[in-house]
Amino acid sequence: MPKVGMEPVRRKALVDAALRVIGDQGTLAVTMSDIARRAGVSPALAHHYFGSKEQLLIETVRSLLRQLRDDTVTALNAATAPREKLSALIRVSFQASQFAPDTIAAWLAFYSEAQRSEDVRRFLVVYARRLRSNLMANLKVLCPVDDAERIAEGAAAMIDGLYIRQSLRSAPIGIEASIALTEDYVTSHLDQLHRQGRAP
Amino acid sequence: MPKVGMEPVRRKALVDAALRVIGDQGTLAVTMSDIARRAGVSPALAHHYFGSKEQLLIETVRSLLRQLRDDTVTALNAATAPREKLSALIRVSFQASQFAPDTIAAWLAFYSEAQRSEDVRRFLVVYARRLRSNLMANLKVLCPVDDAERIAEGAAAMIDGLYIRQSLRSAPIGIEASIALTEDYVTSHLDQLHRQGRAP
DNA sequence: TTTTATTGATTGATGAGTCAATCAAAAATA
DNA sequence: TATTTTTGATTGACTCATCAATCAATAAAA
Repeated sequence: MPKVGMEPVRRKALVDAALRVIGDQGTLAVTMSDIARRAGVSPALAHHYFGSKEQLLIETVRSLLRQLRDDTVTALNAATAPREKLSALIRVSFQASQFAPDTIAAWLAFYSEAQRSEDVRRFLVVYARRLRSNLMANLKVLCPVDDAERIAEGAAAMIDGLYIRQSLRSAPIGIEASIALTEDYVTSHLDQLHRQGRAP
Repeated sequence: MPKVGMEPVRRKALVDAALRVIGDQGTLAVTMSDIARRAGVSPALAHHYFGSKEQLLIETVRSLLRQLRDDTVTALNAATAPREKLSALIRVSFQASQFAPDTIAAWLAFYSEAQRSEDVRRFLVVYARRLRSNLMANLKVLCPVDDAERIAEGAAAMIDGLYIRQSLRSAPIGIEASIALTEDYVTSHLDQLHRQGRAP
């Protein structure tokens, strides 16, 4: 079986498996064996490629983040006007891939882990900053900066909040409703500023 | 030292210790030893009183929830008009005790745990429902039910979202700003309905 | 023959849960 | 009151299981 060039294949399989297992169990207290089994290889191989569990976990957050960034870039490119870009940002956050129970559970687990691992925390901060700055960039052209800051903060919070609530699988508000709620938030605040003559 | 009547004292001390240790480490992967040490007793004693780690953890969520409920009841009683009660609900959510880093980290850890433990999940669902229903009760008298539902959902999401963002200790928007943001959300949506003639 | 992929077996650490023993207060009895 | 018995509080020592990490061995490719 030893075919050459397996490394990238195995790395990806292991990271994917980690994501799924973490999603399942909702915790980072998963074992290397669990992950390896799901990936269809021996635990020893997981260590061979990643060196340690910590490292494999880091790689897993990173992949989650990369996925989100790629989706974001694509969505942003498809839109032109600032208001459209805002919608695109919202939509991406709730995209099917991000809204899958496994993915949500994994994000949550990492948020919790961030308390302990400075590395994990750094990655999540990057995510938070990126979302915020993307929102800001487009809001800024639609209203004064300080208002933009508030709206960005609020929208980001709402997005995160809808996520966490989704993880409980209660009051199961779906993708479309989540998008509508966030859109509504942005629209109504922008309108309000407009009426007050503080925005174009 | 064996003084009689220690049971309630020890139980409370252990639950408090669990909360603090979980807050510290941001994970439920804490050991009974950690908790017992923080409470100043032997690990064996923790088992003696709670039977298992799971049970101690359950007791800990429960205490968190009880605290929140008591605060809510108090705040709600202090307010009279519906709009005031809404403000009270928002304020309670961000009260110092709830917004303490330890407490936030603990909530997060439990959210993550909910994926695995049906018991923990049940408690968190209770929290989510309670917040929602409290908001609804007061919104209903200020606007049509279906609008009330949307606003309640949005406000609840925003509250949860501000929490989770707080846990990262980045873009650290403080208590007052969090309250203002949520208030703003409610006010502006209520106003909007009012202008449209769909609310008194 | 050297390199890459892969695993079974093993090690060392850690942690949950058990248990028997200890100590002191309270209750019962003389 | 003095003494014995019972009960609650508490722990040290132990067991058993699990898990991350290591390593030597095997097998295929180059």
